[in-house]
Amino acid sequence: MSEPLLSNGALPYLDIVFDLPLKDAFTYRKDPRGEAVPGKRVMAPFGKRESLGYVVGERDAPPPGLEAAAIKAVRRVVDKEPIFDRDDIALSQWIASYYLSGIGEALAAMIPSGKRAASPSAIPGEGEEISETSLELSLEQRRALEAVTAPAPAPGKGNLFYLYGVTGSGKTEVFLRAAQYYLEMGNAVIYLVPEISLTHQTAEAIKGRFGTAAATIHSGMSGSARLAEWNRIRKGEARIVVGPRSAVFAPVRKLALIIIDEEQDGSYKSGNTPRYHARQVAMRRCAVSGARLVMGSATPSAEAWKLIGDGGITRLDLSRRLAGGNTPLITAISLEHTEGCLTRELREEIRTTAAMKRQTILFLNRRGFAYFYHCKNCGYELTCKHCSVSLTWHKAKGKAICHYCGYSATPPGACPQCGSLEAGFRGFGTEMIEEEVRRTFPDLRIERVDTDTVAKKGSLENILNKFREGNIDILLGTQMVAKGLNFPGVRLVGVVLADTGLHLPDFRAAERTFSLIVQVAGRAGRYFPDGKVIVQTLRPNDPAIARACALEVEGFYATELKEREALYFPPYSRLIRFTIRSREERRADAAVSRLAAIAGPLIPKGADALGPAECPIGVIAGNYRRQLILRGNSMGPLHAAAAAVLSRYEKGKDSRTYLEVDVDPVSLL
DNA sequence: ATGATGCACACT
DNA sequence: GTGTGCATCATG
Repeated sequence: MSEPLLSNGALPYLDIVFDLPLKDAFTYRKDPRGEAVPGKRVMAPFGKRESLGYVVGERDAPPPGLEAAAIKAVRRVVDKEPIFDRDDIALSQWIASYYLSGIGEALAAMIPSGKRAASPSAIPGEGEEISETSLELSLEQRRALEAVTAPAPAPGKGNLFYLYGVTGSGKTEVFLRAAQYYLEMGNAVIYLVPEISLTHQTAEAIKGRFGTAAATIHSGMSGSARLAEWNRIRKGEARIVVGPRSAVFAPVRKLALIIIDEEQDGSYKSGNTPRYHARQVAMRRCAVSGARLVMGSATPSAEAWKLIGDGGITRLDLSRRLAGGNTPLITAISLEHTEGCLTRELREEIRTTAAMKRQTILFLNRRGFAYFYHCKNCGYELTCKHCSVSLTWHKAKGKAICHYCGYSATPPGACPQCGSLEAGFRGFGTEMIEEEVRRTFPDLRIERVDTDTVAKKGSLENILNKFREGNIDILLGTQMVAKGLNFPGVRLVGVVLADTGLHLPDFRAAERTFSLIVQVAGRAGRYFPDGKVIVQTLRPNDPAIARACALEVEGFYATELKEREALYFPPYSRLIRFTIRSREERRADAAVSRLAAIAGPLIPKGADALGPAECPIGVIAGNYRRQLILRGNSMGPLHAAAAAVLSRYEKGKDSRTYLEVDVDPVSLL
């Protein structure tokens, strides 16, 4: 970032924060050599033990009410040079106050090592083609590039842009040209991509284009590799950084541009404390530094769409597919009268495609063989012992498995409740489709890709390579095959059941279903004008599905936003969600009641509370879950109320219940 | 988060 | 009287 932190050697005390959910900093005495300065990590005695702390400030006297004698000295200075500068520390303070976390927790999230949840590995292989030669830009692309690189009319004004366009319309090329423009001016660029799938391939392409000026930090890298990249960035050796949400913290200097590809993607929201949204953090960084933010997608989030409509974001259209690609023909087909999971239409198209020596991708967002065990006689359902969700039958393993906690059971032959034999698994998952597809097309080469089949390292890469080389006819899988993959040989994309997720008790269900279909459809017809998409559904008339198949993007957003407004949900309101977790149901109930009682009188004017209630998934892994959602029309007062609720709740809370706070939650399950 | 403290109820 | 469980509190 900008200038390094200056230390005043005359100041004898330090403010230090720890990676803990605490609001305040602690005061320590400097080490004798005075090497502990703001921005460095230190080991300091904290309570009974020594812990890693982050120096965030200096002071000439102990804080009021604290005896100088009670102050301990820093034990050891970890870093030779500061790893955070003033802007980083200011950003961490902003994150802590916005997302209601500790400052130390925010700082910990900003650096590559430390505690970090391992995430699924990146998908190697095909991405948007990024050519190294300079192609001629289309008129729309040139206009977009000019808008993004034009000098701002006023500082801080008009620095948000949205490249709105279908897959294959050349968004990536505009992103790269804009990046190149700022790099040539000696500035730095951050390029964000969704967590899975895109990081690796985009990074490779950008390395090909920008050489050693490019750096990546992604989840597949080892701790030391990440650290090495981090240091290259910090030293200014790398000035374009590609990565998932955490890359928004990349310690670049002279930041001029942040790019967010596939802006609607849910992985931009962190699942751990602090639960930040990379888009929000990017907007903050841009507001502070004067950098520009350019997002892009064919299906913007409802939040972004509204901001575009309100004029807060400048929309730049890329309406045409380049290189002769056509809009694929998308057909919605009712599954209602079909035995099994393949309609006649889909079977015929698969056959036609194979006869043309071309390839098919079948997509279903659901693992396993069948979906749930259900008794036709008494309505009994086989659910997980530890979670309130149905178990999924995995035929290969001979077990019914919980997708939340991994619990498995042998399914009963007859209904355990009424003894009826009219009980069994209904619905279908990828595993069952695989079986049906193999039975229907015994002569075709079929591979399945989901978290069950790619558990072994490298197997995903192998399968995708085989597919690209044309040695697989049908690739069948979950989300993993939906995003970021482009294979020249594909003619047909089949969505086996588009309804999955549509009935979820979440106000974003329609938005996600719509976006998924449009994104999947983008996989077909990318290289050939005769690409086909078949969307199988139980509800062909559902607006989200019908509009996705008709590619009526504007129409979908218009009705969706109207609905959100009527129901007072985001983007027409803001939410802060409190989730209580406990092994014991009565403790969870008691805690959420207490939370609601505290919140009641603090709810600002014009705001309301949803709940207290059981979470839509009431139990996960043996933890009972309850929630309270604060909802209001502006974040300011809501936020102040939430902070007050939190501090009152923390005093005298039950130590065996856990509270999670989620500002701007993306999922309400 | 984590560990220390202090208090309640139980029991050799 | 000492020992376990758990709520409460402070950490500089």
